[in-house]
Amino acid sequence: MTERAVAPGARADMVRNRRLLLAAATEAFAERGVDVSMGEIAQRAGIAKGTVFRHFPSKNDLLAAITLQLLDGLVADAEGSGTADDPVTALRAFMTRGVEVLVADRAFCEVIGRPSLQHAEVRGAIDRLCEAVGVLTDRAKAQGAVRGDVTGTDIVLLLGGIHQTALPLLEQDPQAWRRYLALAFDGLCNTGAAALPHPPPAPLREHQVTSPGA
Amino acid sequence: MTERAVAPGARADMVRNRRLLLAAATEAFAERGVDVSMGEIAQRAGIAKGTVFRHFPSKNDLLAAITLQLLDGLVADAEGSGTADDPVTALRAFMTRGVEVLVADRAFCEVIGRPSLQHAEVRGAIDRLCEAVGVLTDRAKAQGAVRGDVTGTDIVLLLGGIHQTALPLLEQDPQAWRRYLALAFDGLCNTGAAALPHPPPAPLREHQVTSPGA
Amino acid sequence: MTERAVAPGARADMVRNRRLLLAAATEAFAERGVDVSMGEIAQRAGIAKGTVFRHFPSKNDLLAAITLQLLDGLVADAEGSGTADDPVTALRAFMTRGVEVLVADRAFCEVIGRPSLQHAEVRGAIDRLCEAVGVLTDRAKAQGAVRGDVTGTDIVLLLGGIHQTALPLLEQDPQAWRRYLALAFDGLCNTGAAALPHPPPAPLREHQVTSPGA
Amino acid sequence: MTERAVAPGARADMVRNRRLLLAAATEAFAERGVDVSMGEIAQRAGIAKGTVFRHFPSKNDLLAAITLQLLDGLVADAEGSGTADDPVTALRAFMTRGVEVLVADRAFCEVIGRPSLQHAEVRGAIDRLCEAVGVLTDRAKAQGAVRGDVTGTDIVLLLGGIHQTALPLLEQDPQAWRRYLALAFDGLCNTGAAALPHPPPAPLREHQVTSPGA
DNA sequence: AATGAATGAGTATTCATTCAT
DNA sequence: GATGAATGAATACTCATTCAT
Repeated sequence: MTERAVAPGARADMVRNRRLLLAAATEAFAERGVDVSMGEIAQRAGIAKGTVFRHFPSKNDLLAAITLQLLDGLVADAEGSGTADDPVTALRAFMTRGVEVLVADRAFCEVIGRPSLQHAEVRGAIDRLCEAVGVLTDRAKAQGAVRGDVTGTDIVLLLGGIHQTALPLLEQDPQAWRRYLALAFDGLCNTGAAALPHPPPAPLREHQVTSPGA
Repeated sequence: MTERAVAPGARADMVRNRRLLLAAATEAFAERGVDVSMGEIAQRAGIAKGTVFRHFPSKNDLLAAITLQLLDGLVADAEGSGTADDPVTALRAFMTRGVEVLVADRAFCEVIGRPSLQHAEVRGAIDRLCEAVGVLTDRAKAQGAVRGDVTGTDIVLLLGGIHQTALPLLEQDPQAWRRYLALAFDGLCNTGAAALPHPPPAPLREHQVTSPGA
Repeated sequence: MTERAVAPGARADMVRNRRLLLAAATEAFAERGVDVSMGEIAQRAGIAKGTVFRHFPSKNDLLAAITLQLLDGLVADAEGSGTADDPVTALRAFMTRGVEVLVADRAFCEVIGRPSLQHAEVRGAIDRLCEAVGVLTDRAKAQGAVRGDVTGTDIVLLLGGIHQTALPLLEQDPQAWRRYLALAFDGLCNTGAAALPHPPPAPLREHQVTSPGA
Repeated sequence: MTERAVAPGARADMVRNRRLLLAAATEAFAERGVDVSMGEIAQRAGIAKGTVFRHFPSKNDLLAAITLQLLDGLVADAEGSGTADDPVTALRAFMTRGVEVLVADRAFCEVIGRPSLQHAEVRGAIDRLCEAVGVLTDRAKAQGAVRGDVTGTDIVLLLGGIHQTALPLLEQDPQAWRRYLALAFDGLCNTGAAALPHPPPAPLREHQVTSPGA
């Protein structure tokens, strides 16, 4: 109510610009990675360079906002999948959606891979994602359909790995990731295999020397 | 023999410079990725910037040369492993070595992931690698230890994927890739799983719209 | 009275805003010099940037207004000092007050030193100041306590010079200007010295090629 | 010999460019202060922007180099003046030369006044200057021609003050500083005046809270 | 063949000022 | 009249690449 009554003009334009900006940035970063210049993003959005910096005071802030968008979407997906009937189907559906998102976004992996680009917010969102996925995973494990020694963090990390596996094929076969998702999933479901030779990952943090405990 | 055939004076210097340059560039790219500047590489090599450009007319050429080096090393590994006794052990050993190499080299994945950075030569080397690994794979498949629907190209692509999976953990747990290698390997060995839902990749090519069929 | 004559609603707000703005700008310019941004001044004043520009159409106008404020204060000081008993004491007191003001205000000297920043109004105020100080000076000269060949303009200029002398010491010794004020004053009182080798300054004007004569 | 024999070409061009650059920068900074852009300096010098940064990796470095040039010149002047017969004449000559240099250079005072612009080298040169001038001053004091409570640092600071005093007159009367130099000098020579009310300055340092000792 | 100086397009970011609401 | 979003020119600095010596 307050918002609809007050300042429908300037506010509306700003919201529109912000939307244009986020759309342009999302697209540009997705297509060409974190190295697109702020200038080009402004051009794509059809707004002035200064306006970009008014909305996001630094390039990292813009990157963080877009990365957060994606991560939050995935968190919602993971939490939404939780209510589905079959845990294994739910997990598979989430992973499918997750890789789909990554495949469409070059910058995402770059941000995830470079701690220097990360905001605390981004790391927080990653933690939330790992937790939400952990719930999904635990349910599938409880059913005995997924090996017992994988964690939510493993699954989240695998999304990036699956994407990377198919990346060199992206142009010649944009759906190739489905092959590697299936392969990875078969690894997860290989309940007869020996225990994994390396301990599960601690929560993803920027600088953490050793993961205590066995 | 090759070296003794040409003038020993100036040529010897050039060969030495090339060696210094390649060593410095390999190290620099490995540590900090494709964004290291040519200037820093020249400095690390102890030669002048102009000399770098005499040996490699562009940064991409230098990157290609180094990538080739790595790829050729992997080809040799793959071919060498071929003579080992147990095919599955040989395959696993090759993959271990392969991921090890990637983990130690930030630039490698960046180059593989960006078609714009690739030379025809690089793609050639990738093809050779895929073939050599194909031999390894076929032998393991023949033994029934590895599922029948994976190819050498799959294996090569998986190396990058496994590396990427562990990348966000690199600082806090540099050996984490071993976990994901094991997981991927268990997927490969899951001979009871359903057939993969997507056809095997065609040879890796830069711009190839779609491989019809299937 | 002046304020009550006009519409009390919107106008009152404007007057209040102007007061806030001038206070904030005075403080900001004093602390950090002419390079503070209009944005920061608006923030400090708690008003919008657009409002700042409504009151002062350019940064130079704002600077001029503030400089005027200061100059008018000094004029009042000079005129007030005129009624004190001892002319020499009065002159010294005025100079002390003048340097004190400058020391507390980084922007003031910057404006005085850059003709490009000056408005006609500012120059007018400077002229008035020089005149008022001229009266003080003449009285001291009449007493024979101050050498006969200095003018009010000389005194005004000396304020800036004394400030500048102590400026490099500002952090380590904020009162150092007192030393140089005393030294300068001793020069003024050195009635036994030879006549100054250069004629007294004409009124300060922005672009005035040369004053012929001498 | 070594220099004349080796590389007379490239070196010569570089030296020429450096000379052009320093000349352009000196002139530009002198005329318009520290706010001239590196781009304009490059243009004035007739060289590319990148070349400016090759010679001086940052604007502060360039400013420091130019400031050092000036300071070293003054140190040489001060030391050269030491051999003149009459100490008072020598001191006056040095001060005349000093103010002359400052009058011709707007940036100099800005650099001296803003510790943030100063390199350690610059502060070192200032110290050397104060020392050299201290020798001159002591000789004049020994003769009884200059009051006993002024130091070399005082004299150096006065140069900036005298310049600032005359600065508003610069356009209409470029020689006005001679008037204020004479006035200041008469203050220095006023051996009959009371002792200065504030202790002499400690060596000029960036952050130094109190000057110990009485 | 080696050098390293010169080039100039490109980058993120700031800021006075304008203008739609 | 107040707001604050949009603008776009400007700034310091970087870097792959070229070229004179």
